[in-house]
Amino acid sequence: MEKDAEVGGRYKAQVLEGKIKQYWDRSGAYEKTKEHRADGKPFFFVDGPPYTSGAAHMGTAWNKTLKDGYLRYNRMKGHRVYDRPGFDMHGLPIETKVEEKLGFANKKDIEAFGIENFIEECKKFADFQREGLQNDFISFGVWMDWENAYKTVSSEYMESAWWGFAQAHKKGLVEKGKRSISQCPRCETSLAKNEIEYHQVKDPSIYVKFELEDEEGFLVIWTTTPWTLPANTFVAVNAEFSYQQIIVEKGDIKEKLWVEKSLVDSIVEKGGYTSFRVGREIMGQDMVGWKYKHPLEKEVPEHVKDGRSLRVYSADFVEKDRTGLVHSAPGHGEDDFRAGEGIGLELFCPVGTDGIYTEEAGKYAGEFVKNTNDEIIEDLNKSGLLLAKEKYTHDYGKCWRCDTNIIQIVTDQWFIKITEIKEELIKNIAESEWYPGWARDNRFYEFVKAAPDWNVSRQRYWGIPIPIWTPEDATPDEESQDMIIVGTRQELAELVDQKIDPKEIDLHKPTVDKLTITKNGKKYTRVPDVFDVWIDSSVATWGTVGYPYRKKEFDMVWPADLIMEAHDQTRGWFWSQLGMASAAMGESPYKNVLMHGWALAEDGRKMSKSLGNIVSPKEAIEKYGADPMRLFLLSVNPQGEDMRFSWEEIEEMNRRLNILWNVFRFPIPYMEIDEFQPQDFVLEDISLEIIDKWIISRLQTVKQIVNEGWETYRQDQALDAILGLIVEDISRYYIKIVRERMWAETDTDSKTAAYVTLHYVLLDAVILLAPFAPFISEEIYQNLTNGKKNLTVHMCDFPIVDSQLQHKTLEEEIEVIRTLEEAIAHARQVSQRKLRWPIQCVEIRTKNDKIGEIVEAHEKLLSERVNAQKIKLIRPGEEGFDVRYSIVGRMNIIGPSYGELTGEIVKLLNEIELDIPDIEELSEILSSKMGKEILITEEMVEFKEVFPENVAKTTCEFGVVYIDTTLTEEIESEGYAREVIRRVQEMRKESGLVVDEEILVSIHIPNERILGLIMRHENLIKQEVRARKIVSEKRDGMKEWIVEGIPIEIKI
RNA sequence: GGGCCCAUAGCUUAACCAGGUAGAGCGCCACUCUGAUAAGGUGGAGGUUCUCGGUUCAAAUCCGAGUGGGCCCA
Repeated sequence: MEKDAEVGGRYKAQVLEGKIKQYWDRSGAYEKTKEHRADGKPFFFVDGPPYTSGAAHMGTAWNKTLKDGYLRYNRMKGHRVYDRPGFDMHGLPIETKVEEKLGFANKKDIEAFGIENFIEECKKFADFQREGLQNDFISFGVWMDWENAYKTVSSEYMESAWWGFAQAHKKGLVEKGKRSISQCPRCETSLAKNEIEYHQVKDPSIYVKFELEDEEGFLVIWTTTPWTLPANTFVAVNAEFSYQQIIVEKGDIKEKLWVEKSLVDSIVEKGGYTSFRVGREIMGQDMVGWKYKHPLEKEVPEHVKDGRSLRVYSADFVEKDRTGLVHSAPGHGEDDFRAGEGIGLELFCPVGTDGIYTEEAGKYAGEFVKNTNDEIIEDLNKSGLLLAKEKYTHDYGKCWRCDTNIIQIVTDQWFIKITEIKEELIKNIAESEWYPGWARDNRFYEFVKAAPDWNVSRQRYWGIPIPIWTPEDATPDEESQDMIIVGTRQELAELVDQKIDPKEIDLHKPTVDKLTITKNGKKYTRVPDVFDVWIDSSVATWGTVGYPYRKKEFDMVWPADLIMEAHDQTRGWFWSQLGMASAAMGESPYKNVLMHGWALAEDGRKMSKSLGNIVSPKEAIEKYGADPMRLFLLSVNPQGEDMRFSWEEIEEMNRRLNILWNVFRFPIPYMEIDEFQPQDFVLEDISLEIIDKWIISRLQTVKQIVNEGWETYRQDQALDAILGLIVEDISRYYIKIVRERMWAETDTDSKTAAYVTLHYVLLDAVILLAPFAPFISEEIYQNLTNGKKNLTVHMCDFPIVDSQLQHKTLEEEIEVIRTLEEAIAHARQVSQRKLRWPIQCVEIRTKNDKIGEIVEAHEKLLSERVNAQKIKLIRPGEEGFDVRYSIVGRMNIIGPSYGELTGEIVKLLNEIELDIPDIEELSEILSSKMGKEILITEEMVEFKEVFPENVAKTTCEFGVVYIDTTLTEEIESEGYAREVIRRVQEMRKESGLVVDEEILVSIHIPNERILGLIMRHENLIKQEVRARKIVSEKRDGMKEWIVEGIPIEIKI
């Protein structure tokens, strides 16, 4: 690593980061840091695998940066940290992207292309995407085991999923069954709830009359899915509602309708009836069993017709909305399916998995369901059954990948029976701690409570094949009874008829579809489905340690110590893992969950292409660098709340790192001149000054806050404390104070103490900062240690509080001093006296004894800081500056009371000055002056403080501060001398002189008195500006300065 | 339609759990400092704490309703 001498110039994140990356690569810093902690207590972190279908966005960057921070921190805490990154590479999103690329429209194109070829394409695509993502993560400085990432497409990982599923099966939780599922008709597969997105859709909204058979009139139903009418099986009413028969008329039409009582008016209006009267009224429960005619009996002759169908039943989900009667098709909707199943009705679904009506749909066979709406409406109209037709805009689900509107149909699917282990799931929730807690106790709990059985089968290609073999030609029921579920590759090799090598086999469809099992003379073939892609990541806690193929690590570390993802994963990965692990091993797979939010754009909305408000991490790094971006990301509360991206904040972080950089660079020239070697000194042996002790104590306090921040998953608070230490305490205060000590030309204990202190504090500060800003921390660490300590800062033990060095009282005291300093600076500003010019006296008036003691204890520090010759403390009752009070009379109040005397009163008031603002005394004085009794009330006057000339006052929370800025010759002399010093320094700098280069100074001042005052401090000036000689003479090329109105010419 | 979360200065936020004068950083304006210097300092302006109602001597804080936003579920 480069030496101190080469640390120069400004902080340029990108340059520095490039250099550090090279250093890490060359030195094997990452690998060696892991080796360094090889014997540590394991910390089992599991990476939620990002999906490999796009580049890293700000949300991913936030997620990975958080992970990197916590991993680095835990490593510095001595843990052997598991940091295997993961990639989620199967699934429909990749399939649809590849389909797009190849120009495919549907499944038939894939079959024609060849499944094997298609899977190969998917694999290539996913791998390409993974590579890009990984490089992005590396660019943020994320230290994870990139060489050894887990990929859900590897056979070893796929085996972990098989094994989990097989465990669930052993507990009797796997079943094939009919369910109402959401189907994407384009992808021809069922979709999980979390694969559905909602958008606004305009659908027909129709009111249809169903003719009753044994009763007079029609039931009126409302639907937005006319295409489900062919499958109508029953009409649902609410048993508790009252329904009315109304007799309506319109032209020569006169008919009887049944609707819920409160909705009568609206139906009459919708139907355009000119008049109506109410006939019978009846409770919903009394309508149960009424028979009606199928509305499309002509068009769909094969409609459901067993004796129990086409009747009225009651259902809780019916609301007082529209008509109060609900068209129900158990072959489609989920509610309908459950209700139909409860009653024991026949399942009728004349729609195929591609959304096209089957032969059973009669007239509509061969048509796509959603395109048939209009035709069905027209047919109903012709039969006179259409009561009204409108348009209706509502939220409707679409496929998350191809945007096709989903349909609800009933199909055979494979399930994990989550509902059977509900109690255990609820119990397992409590085994993990969540940050924030409400996410677990409210949101997650409610979600798990309501979770249905998990449909794990997808009729697709790019996924983990479901490891179920069933007898050839078995019915669905038989399949559930007689299935072989394979849990490992070894087991597979033992069972199948073909000869395979379990170590080499690729478990994707092309291979396993060909494998058959023969048992008891029966031939079993694999069901053609693949797993829901959520199964893949659900097994990550054991998949990442290679279980069941490798057992040792799993036994040692499972379950995970920590996982962290965004809040959308509550129903995603947080849930899928809990569901799978509970089904497979009856336990929660993780102990701690940090749930962070989403990265929103600067305008507070979601980052999205259509809004054009996306900022990529790449842009941020190019503009400011990885460390500033990381600092911003880590400065946000990670618990549950969304982060709002901000360029301004990143810039601010960059500025603070620049201050750190300046702080670190500042003492280097002095240390070099003195050949200071930090390792030659031990802090304990140094005689520290108060301010040294103070900054060291501040460091301890910050360490405490930082440790607590990480431990409570509030690293943002930890970062605040570190940056505060660097910017407020070290840069703005400590360095200002010790600067002079470092300028001293001779070696003094004081200088050494300052060097040692600054070195100690800076070193710990950058170690604290390392998990947040790994690059700059490394650079500074290497320079501070001269490469003589750890290979990398990330090998360091995390700093812990040394309570011997912590002095809370001292910190409080200095806080008081700093506040007083600010007040005095304010007073100087009011009286326009620059800091360079000493002030004669500062008086601090306080009622608080403690403040008085503090001022006394730190009088020297305070007087130096504010450049005062004397600090005087005024305790209660003590006399200070001669403050008097003048009086301003209020004419508008005095006038009405004293009439023509007013003018004289006010004139006299103006002349009076009092020692204390006492209204009674004022009245007395005035009365005697006026020669008659005058009573002055408080409203009549205003007291104004009158200070002696040159005294200014300010107040602060600890008391009142007065400063006396009267000039004396001594003060003028020093003031002018300092002005000269400052000008010479500026000229030195302008001419680019090295810090310790000696110069010759010529001064020309026409004003003899000023010159004389200045030359009283000749030695001080010589010393401060490193001048060998100062001569008073007029020379060519002098630069003229105007100081307090006096022209001063200088040449160096 | 339901559940959960959020709303404080132009921006980012603290104080909210445990009620007691709303505090900071950035930005803005004015002044200032100067061998860390594309830094630094001091001061100033800037708040109906989303709205309404309740509890209380006292509400940013507790309770209820509403509005807007986010996530999730229908």
